[in-house]
Amino acid sequence: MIEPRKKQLRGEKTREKILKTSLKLFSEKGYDKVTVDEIVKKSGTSKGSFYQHFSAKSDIFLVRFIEVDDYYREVFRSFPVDMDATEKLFIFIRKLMRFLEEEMGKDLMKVIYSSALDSKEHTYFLNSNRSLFLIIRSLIEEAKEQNDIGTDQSVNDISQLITQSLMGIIYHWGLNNSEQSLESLSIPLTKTIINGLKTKN
Amino acid sequence: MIEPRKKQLRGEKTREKILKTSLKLFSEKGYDKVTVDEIVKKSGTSKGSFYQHFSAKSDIFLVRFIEVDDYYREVFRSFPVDMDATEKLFIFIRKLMRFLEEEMGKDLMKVIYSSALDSKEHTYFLNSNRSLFLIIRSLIEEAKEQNDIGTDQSVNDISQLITQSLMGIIYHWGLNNSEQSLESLSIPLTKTIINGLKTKN
DNA sequence: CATTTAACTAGACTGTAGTCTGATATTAAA
DNA sequence: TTTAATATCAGACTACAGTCTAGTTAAATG
Repeated sequence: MIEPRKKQLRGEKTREKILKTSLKLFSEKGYDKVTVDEIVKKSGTSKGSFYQHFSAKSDIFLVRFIEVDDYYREVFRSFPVDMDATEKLFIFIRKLMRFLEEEMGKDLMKVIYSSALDSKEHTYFLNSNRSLFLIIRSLIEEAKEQNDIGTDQSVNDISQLITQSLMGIIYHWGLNNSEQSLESLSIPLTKTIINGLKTKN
Repeated sequence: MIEPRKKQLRGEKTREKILKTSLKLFSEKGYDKVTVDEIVKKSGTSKGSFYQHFSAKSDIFLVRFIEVDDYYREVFRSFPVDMDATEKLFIFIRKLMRFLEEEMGKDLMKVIYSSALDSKEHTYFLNSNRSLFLIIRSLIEEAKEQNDIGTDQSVNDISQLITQSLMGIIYHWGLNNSEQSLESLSIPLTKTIINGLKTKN
């Protein structure tokens, strides 16, 4: 029988308070204008609690990144069975890009991309990449079965090359101040790659 | 007549001392194990001097990044006139990757890529990207003239897509702890893209 | 019940990048 | 020559992320 774990519940509650306050403040003032001291003050908690629940300031964003995983799977499931694998791939990437821009935002993506390079900790981002990799992998396998891919490159190489591209598109977008959408920025490269996979080289 | 500017000369000298000491320490202990205090102590200068000459700790690395520009141009000049533009592009990228790994190193590249996302200051990196973009652009123009590119995408789009890819390859390499060389990691994507550019889509 | 264990919290403290103020030395201007 | 302007430098100081220690309260054990 499950007892109501009061202590755990209280912890969950402060965690939520911190999370909510952080996200609110970040969106109001931008990530690096907000200090951890401000967060704990405004949320009525403390540094101790903050670092009990999150291992770094940037971790707050990582938590939001879980949603990305869910979204991957959702898009993946939504494809009609008879669609070409390469078309699926193309659409998958476009949707992903739109999602990242609209639901996550550039500020968040920049923080994640930057902090991922600094620490070895960022499990969600790395995990997320792993599941992204897996989805791409299965699409590539499917495309190979359909003979939609003429290259003799291995499934692994192809999946990796696509992962690299996605990171490049996002990184490049984060760096530049142009107003172009991430989705539109992603199209030329995606097209070229898919085109390049179709024929022998 | 050029007077010997004593003051300027002195400044140049401390700048060099700081630069040399920093680079030495970074290579000995790794970037983030070295503090600015240690640098100024070991180089017999001061915080004031450090920030007089560099606007951030990571700026030290940015300075080394100038060499990359020189290298671009050198490789670019070294191509025989009768070589295919797409082949030039392929070789250019491989050489660049080898250079970045061997002469710059992963630690430096990670710091540059990470800090570029944080500040708006990083002129060298951005400039470097601009000149990289220009070189790629001219290679693409050349390839179009030689009818080596069958796509109807614009020169700009193509150059951008290649820039994105290069960043993606480097970022991905910086993130992963595999021992694979940057050069070998770059080959599948580069091949696929060039292949994709050759035929209509 | 009594005692031990452990999750949770508070906030003082540490480490370090970057700023500020003022001193000194050099060049330019009057 | 005197004075003003400016580049360079020193190091105290600030800001802020993250750590540490101790205290509290809930749960597990006997």
